[in-house]
Amino acid sequence: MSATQYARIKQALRTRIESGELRPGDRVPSENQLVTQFGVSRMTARRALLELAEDGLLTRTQGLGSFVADNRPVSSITQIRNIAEEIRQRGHLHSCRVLGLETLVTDAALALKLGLAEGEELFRSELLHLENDVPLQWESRYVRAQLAPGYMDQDFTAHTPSAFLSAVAPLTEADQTVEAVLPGQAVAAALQMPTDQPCLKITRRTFSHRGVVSLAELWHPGERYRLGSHIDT
Amino acid sequence: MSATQYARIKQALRTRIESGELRPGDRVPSENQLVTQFGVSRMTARRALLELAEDGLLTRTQGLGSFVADNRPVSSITQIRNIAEEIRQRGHLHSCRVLGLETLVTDAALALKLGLAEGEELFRSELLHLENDVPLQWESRYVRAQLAPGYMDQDFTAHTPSAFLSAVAPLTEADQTVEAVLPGQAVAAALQMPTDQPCLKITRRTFSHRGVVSLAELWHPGERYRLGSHIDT
DNA sequence: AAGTGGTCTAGACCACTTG
DNA sequence: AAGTGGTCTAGACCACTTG
Repeated sequence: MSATQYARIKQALRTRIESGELRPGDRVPSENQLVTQFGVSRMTARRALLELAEDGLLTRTQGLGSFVADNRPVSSITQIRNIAEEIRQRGHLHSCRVLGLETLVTDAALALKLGLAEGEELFRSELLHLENDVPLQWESRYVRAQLAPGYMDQDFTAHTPSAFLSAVAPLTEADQTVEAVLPGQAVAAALQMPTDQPCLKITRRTFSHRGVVSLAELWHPGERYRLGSHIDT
Repeated sequence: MSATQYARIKQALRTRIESGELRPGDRVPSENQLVTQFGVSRMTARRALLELAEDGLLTRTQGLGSFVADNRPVSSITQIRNIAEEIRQRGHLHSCRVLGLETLVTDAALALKLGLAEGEELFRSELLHLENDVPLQWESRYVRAQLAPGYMDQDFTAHTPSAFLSAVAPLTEADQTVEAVLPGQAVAAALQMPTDQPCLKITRRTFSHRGVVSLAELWHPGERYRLGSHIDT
């Protein structure tokens, strides 16, 4: 349940779009129809449609209506690669196991890491990404509930969290750190690697125009993963 | 003249920000103050502030007010940092020990790694960079003699190889990979770290307009070094 | 207690597209 | 002429921050 009316309406429309019930080019309910359907004022219905348009899910034309936007090109940022796409580009099979899903509230430590206030609602997902059935990435992600309603209802074996997040809260900025560390027992077990072999760990914080969206820890077996980049001045 | 009220307000605030009258961190008029100043309703004043926040010019906090945002840093991962500058920027002492210097000729393996023909003359330097006398980076570098004559005569305790190379063969391109690995005996000893602790290893190939200039391996104790980057779309 | 931004209402007039 | 989105008003209650 969303805390606000406009978020409720946005989520309802988003679900209909993502399920395929509403396809690109289809007209979505008008502001006045949403007023009736959801029992809100027009300004509230309007806000839902405006924000979906901002996120790139709708296009709106005065006198005509609001329409589901064409599937956007996936490359919003080339620097941050989606692990699933990366694996598929190598011609390999990507699969994903969901190890955990929970809802929690920021304590002091988490608030500091994320740059948020204490007591804000978060989702947390813990996933394992495999390349040809060999573990490649252990992903632990905190997501700001407010900016990504519906996160907990996603099927992450079909679409990565990144893909969902870039749809609901398009990336405007990110910062990340890369470290070499030893894995803990749990991470080593998940990645099927010894605890005395190094991991490449990426800690990445992503932002949309509405602020921090998520904080992800991505652990990779040092043996099986390298980070490449090309620089053009 | 703007056609709409909210655009008029936005333009007025933007002018004050861009002129420097309002500086990063300064509070801008509240919604209610704008209502009085511009003779509009609060929803209209609000829209002006919201859109400026979306554009990244303002940050807004409930209970506090709206403030001119900090100038966005334009740093990107496309930046190759000089280890000496990086250390000095932290306000620490950089020092460097020359562990080895030699001249050699590419064999088959080296030719492949560098993307050169066999039998080309190379310089090789092996250095240790310290931060406040604690080892931070072990640097092994192959340099194409043809493009960097005089390399062997440099005093690397005064200027890093990067600094010299960027002067004689300006960087046009680079590719690099980042890995988590265990150090060998020699590297661990140089870095004063145990052999069972991970290293962050960067392998970087640099190009000038005349082709490959150098290939560097940069080893860092995982404990003491992290790689940060900021991405702006 | 006073001020801030966040959400929401129930209206209004308008420009625009279509049938 | 009927419906759409675009702009705007004058209120309301709320959560949050500070003095």
